[in-house]
Amino acid sequence: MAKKIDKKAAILDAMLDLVVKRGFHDAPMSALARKSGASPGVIYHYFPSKNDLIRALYQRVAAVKHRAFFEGYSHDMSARESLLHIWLNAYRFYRTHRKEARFLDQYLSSGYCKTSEDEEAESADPTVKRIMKWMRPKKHGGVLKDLPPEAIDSLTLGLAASLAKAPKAFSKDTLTRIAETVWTAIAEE
Amino acid sequence: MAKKIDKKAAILDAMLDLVVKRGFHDAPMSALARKSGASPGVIYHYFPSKNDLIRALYQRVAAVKHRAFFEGYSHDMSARESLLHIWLNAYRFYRTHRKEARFLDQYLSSGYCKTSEDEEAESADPTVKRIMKWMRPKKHGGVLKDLPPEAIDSLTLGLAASLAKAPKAFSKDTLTRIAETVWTAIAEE
DNA sequence: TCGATTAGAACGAACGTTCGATCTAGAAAC
DNA sequence: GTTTCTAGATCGAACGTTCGTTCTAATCGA
Repeated sequence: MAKKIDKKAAILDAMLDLVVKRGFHDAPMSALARKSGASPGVIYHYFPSKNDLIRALYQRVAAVKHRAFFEGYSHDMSARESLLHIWLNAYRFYRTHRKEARFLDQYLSSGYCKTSEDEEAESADPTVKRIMKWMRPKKHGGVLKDLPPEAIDSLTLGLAASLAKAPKAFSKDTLTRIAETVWTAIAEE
Repeated sequence: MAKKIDKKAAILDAMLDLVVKRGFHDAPMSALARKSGASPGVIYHYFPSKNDLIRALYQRVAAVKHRAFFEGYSHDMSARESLLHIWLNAYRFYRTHRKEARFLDQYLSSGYCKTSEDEEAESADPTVKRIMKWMRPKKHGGVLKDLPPEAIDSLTLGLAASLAKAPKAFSKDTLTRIAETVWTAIAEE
């Protein structure tokens, strides 16, 4: 049983490496077999096809990301506290999971698989729902300026992802300062 | 001569469509030949390899983008005016060139080709140089808050790109308001 | 007629996938 | 305790397909 899980994980790990190092267009099953130490046959024992494998990898990565974003979050935080907390979590995740970050970038822009279902699953999460109640313009019951949701997203999580790509890590002080700048830019009042 | 250019352009157009619709991993030369109306032989008459073709496409797209960003820009604009102007240009470009935007996303995150040379060529442009003198923290001679360059980029052009991906277009008023919000967020004073 | 341009058949290599053989570990039977 | 059975895990050669690319012969414009 342990063997089973290990091999499956090893295959996904190897595919993550492969996609990050060589790109979707150059990640053949032969290389995956070599890298993961699993024969082609065994890969197809665990995954019905290459597409399913990559989608499974995406789901694993997305789950890790989701957990990381909400780590330490509690429901009694104010909207401002929530945003600052999750924003720092996001930066930390992208910073400590650079391979995963690069994979997500590539997966989401490649159209490799449909993403609509994935997004629906994400937004069905009760914690996400709760936060989304605040993260919208004041006139819709939230606490933010009247900005389009894409702007909110880009100014917060998009910024965290961009900062994480910088060669050097930023200090917690710098990050907090940036997060507060962002908060004042998007919050009403 | 006109024929020659037309055919070459038709090939690049078809590849753009193909990559946007099916992704880098599923854009074979056979499909390109069908779509562009050029036989494989002709394609290899104009481009030495698939890699070169895609890189040529990237350069064409990047050039269009560069031109669009600086359209109407003049050297006597203030830093604030420059940013607002270029920001609106960027939004308009991403909005009216959605295929190109999707291609750039994919190309840049796929690691299909080395991008270092391309970036160097970009930053060698005298107009870009001039603007970059202003777009940096005050303590380095610019007019901005002390934010990392990645933050500046994400908060300005990254935001424009994100907004352009929204299903509906935003009015010029809304956009100007957003641009001004961004300016106050990143400018010193 | 001659060089440039083109179409499309053809190439070897590499692709994703399949398949029968083999191995392994633990349950069942005695 | 030993043997038998079995279901899943594993392997790697092989399959048919499709890939990127090349080649040859036909066509075109001068």
